[in-house]
Amino acid sequence: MADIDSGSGRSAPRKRADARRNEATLLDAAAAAFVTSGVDAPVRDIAARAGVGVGTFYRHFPTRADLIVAVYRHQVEACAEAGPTLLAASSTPHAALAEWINLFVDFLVTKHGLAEALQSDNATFETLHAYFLDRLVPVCAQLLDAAAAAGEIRSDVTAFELLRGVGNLCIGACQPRYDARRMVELLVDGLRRDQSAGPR
Amino acid sequence: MADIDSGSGRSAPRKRADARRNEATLLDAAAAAFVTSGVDAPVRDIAARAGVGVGTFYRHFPTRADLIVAVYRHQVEACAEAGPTLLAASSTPHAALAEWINLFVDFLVTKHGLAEALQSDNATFETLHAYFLDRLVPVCAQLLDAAAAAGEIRSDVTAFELLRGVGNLCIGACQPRYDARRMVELLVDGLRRDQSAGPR
DNA sequence: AACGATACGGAACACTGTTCCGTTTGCCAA
DNA sequence: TTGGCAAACGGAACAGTGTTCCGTATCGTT
Repeated sequence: MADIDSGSGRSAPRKRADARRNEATLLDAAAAAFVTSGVDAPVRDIAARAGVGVGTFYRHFPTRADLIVAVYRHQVEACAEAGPTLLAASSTPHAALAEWINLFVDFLVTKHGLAEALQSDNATFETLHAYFLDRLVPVCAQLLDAAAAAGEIRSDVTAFELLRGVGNLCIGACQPRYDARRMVELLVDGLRRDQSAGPR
Repeated sequence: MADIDSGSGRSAPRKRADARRNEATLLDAAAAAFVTSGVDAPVRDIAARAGVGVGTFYRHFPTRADLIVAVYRHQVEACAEAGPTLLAASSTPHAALAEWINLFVDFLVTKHGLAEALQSDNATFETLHAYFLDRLVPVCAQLLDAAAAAGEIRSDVTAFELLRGVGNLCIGACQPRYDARRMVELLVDGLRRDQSAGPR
């Protein structure tokens, strides 16, 4: 997202203010609905959450794939921006990291839904995947570095490894008897330097 | 199917004749519908094809998984029985093999649908998979042997390999720009001993 | 302030799964 | 052969979806 038409381009004549506002609201509503109901969340639910009519929904996102792609990008952006914010606001870097990873897991729900919705269009999917890595790895690295510098966690884990590991843990989430979120918590806890043992 | 309840078991009190007939008809109708519309074919369509009401449909197959599993077994059985029949009826063993493989591809559509429909219940899926191999490998071997004995095809390909190969070719069938059926044809054609070259 | 383009809202339609119950039919016992 | 009843049938009716359409409201400009 970031700057879809902030004014300079002339092919798109700039949308009306209320339209832009509604699009953003719908994106948030959809993201929330995806987490609770999956990517097949009913159109009416999403529209209702956003407080708009279904007509408005369809004007902004003619197909389900459009919606999912948009939410995906929106989520990547939100996730990326949340990194520094959390770091500044949290009591410790590790706490910030844990919270951030939590956002990341939400995001993965969308990502997996996207993969299904786009079985045909692999090119689009690959593009988005690359975008997501480019944008998120540095943010994760920043959090990781901060926590390492504070001596809270071991320092031999790369951002890419961590994101990858979390991503893999979330495969098949929502399956009965497998709580991906809990597994991720364990992983993140495992990053800590053992507090009970002495320094070595 | 073959002998679901031919009388001896006492736990199931034997179904009425019309019920058994309708079940078989529904199974055929569903198989046909799966090929043209996928495993999400509407209940009404299937019931209409079979010439029964939707109520009857639901009595026999309360859930979609029930239907798919039943069709799956039905298909395995039909496929297995078709082997010897085709061999007897066709002009050459290779022609019989080609036709049989064609049936097998139809069957794979169901199989893949089944995998999706049963994401949760892996045990059931594994059981069916094993059943399908046990039943179909010998039939395929019989066709293969006949064609090899007639000197029509090379003889260093096992039934398991062939079924596996065809199965893999059919992954992602129905994708745009990928005609799995055509690929399978090529594979089966490739089995032939090269007719233009001399013996060696 | 007036006006035209843009966007909104939600009723209405189409299609699906699912249930329910009055009616029909096969089967067995008399 | 016939009577009866449990089993099975059929399809109307309901509920939840996606999608379209157009009268109405709002924005941005003149």
